[in-house]
Amino acid sequence: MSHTLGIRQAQKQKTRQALMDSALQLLEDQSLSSLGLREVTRAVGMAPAAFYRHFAGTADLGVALVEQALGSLHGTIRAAIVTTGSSEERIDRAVALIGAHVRAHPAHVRFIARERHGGVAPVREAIGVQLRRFADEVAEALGADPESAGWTPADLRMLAGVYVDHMVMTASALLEGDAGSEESVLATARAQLRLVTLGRHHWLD
Amino acid sequence: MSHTLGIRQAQKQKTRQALMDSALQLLEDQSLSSLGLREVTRAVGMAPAAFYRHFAGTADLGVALVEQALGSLHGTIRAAIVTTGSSEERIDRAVALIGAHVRAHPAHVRFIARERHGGVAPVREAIGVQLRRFADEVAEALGADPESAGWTPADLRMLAGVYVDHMVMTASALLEGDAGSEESVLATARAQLRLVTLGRHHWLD
DNA sequence: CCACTCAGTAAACATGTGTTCGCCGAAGTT
DNA sequence: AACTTCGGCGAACACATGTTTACTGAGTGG
Repeated sequence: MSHTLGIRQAQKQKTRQALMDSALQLLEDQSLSSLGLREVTRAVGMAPAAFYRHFAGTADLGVALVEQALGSLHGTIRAAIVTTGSSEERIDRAVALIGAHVRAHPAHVRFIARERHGGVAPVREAIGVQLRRFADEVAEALGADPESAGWTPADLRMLAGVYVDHMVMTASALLEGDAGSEESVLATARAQLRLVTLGRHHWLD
Repeated sequence: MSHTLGIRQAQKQKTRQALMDSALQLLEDQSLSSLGLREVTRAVGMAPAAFYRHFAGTADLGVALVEQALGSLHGTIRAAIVTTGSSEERIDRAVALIGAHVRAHPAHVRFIARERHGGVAPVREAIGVQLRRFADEVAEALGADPESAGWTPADLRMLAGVYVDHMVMTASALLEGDAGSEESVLATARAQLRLVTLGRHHWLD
C-alpha cells in the first residue's frame, strides 16, 4: 500500500485539508448553503480561483466534510455495541463514548446536525447514506446478541434506528447546552436508553 | 376582543403574511441563513426597502415563521395525548396525526426540521423554546395518566422528551422519503412507540 | 375638510459574490 | 537537460446583496 506520494500530491492534500478545516470553522455559525467560496479561500489565505483545483463548489466541499466527519466513525460504533457486560454497563459505555466524541470533535458534530436536514441536497443525501449504514451495522450487531433471538430483521432494524437517532439527538443536545449541563444531558440519555432496553426485554411478550 | 382593525392594518398584515408565505416557499430548498431579503421581496413583488416595514431582517422573519409553524400546534398536541383507549389505539391516533399534519403543512415541517439546528441563533432558540414547551405539556399530560403513578417528575420529563423527539424525527423522515414510503415510515414509527410503551410499563420494576 | 400617519417606492451606496481567463514557476518525467 | 504537468495567482466579468435616503399617496381621525 502506502506509496510515499510525491511532494506535489502531499501539498495538494494539505491545502485541501486546510480548506476543509477553515470551512468547518466558518460553519460553526452559518449553514453550508450560505457559505461562500471566497469566504473559505480568504480564511485559508489563497486566491478564490484556486478553490476549483480541489472542489467543484461548496456543495462538493460539504460532501467531503461528511466523509471526514462520519466515515471514520464506523469502527468506533461497532466497538461501542460490543455485547459484553450488563445492560447498565453497556449503556454507560455508549453514552460516555458519545460525550467524549462530542468533546473531541464539536465542529464535526455541529456540522452533521446542521446539514442533516440542511438546504444542500447532495450533502443531506451523503449524511443520510452514512446514518443508514450506521443503522445497518448496529442492526447486524444486535442480531448477533443472544438477547435478540426471535426478533425479525425488520424489528431489529427498527431498534437500530432508535439507537442511531438517539445517538444523533444526544450529540446535538450536548452542543446546545452550556458546558455545565453536560452531565444532566448524559444522565437523561442514559435513562432513555434504559427505557428502550426495558422495552427490548419485553418485546416478544 | 377582535376590533375590526382598520383597512390599513389589515393590508399590512396581509402583505406581512405574503412575505412569510413567499419566504417559506423559498426555504423549501435552502436554509434561512442564505435567504436574501431581496429574494423575498422579489417573490412578493415589492420593493426591497418595504421589507423593513415588517421585519428587522431575515432572522426576524424566521422567528415569526417559527411562531406560525409551532404556535398553533399546542392544542393539537394536548388533544393527541388524551389518555382514552388502549395503548395501541393511542399510538395509532398519534402517528396518524403526525402523518396528517405533515401532509397538510409540509413546508412548515421542513422549515422547523431544517432550522432546529440551523445557522441562525435566534431562530434556533425560538424553536428550542417551543419544543421544550411541548415536552412540558406532554409531561404534564403523562402525569395525569394513572399509569404514571410512582414516576418521578424528572422521569416523566425524560419520557416526554422521547415522545417529542420521536415526533420531530418521524415528521422529518416523512419529508425525506418519496410519497410511496409514507406508510412504511409510519409503521416504523408505530413500532418504536410500542417499544417505548413496553419500557414504560416495566419502568418501576 | 384638513393635517397627519405610514406602507410602499425608486434610486443610489458600497460591498460581496461565483466563475473564467491567461500566466507563472516549482515538481515530475523522460 | 529538455519537456510536461498542474497548483496557485491576479485581474476582470456581470451581477446580487443589505441598507439608507427622500418621496408619494391612500387611510385615518379630529
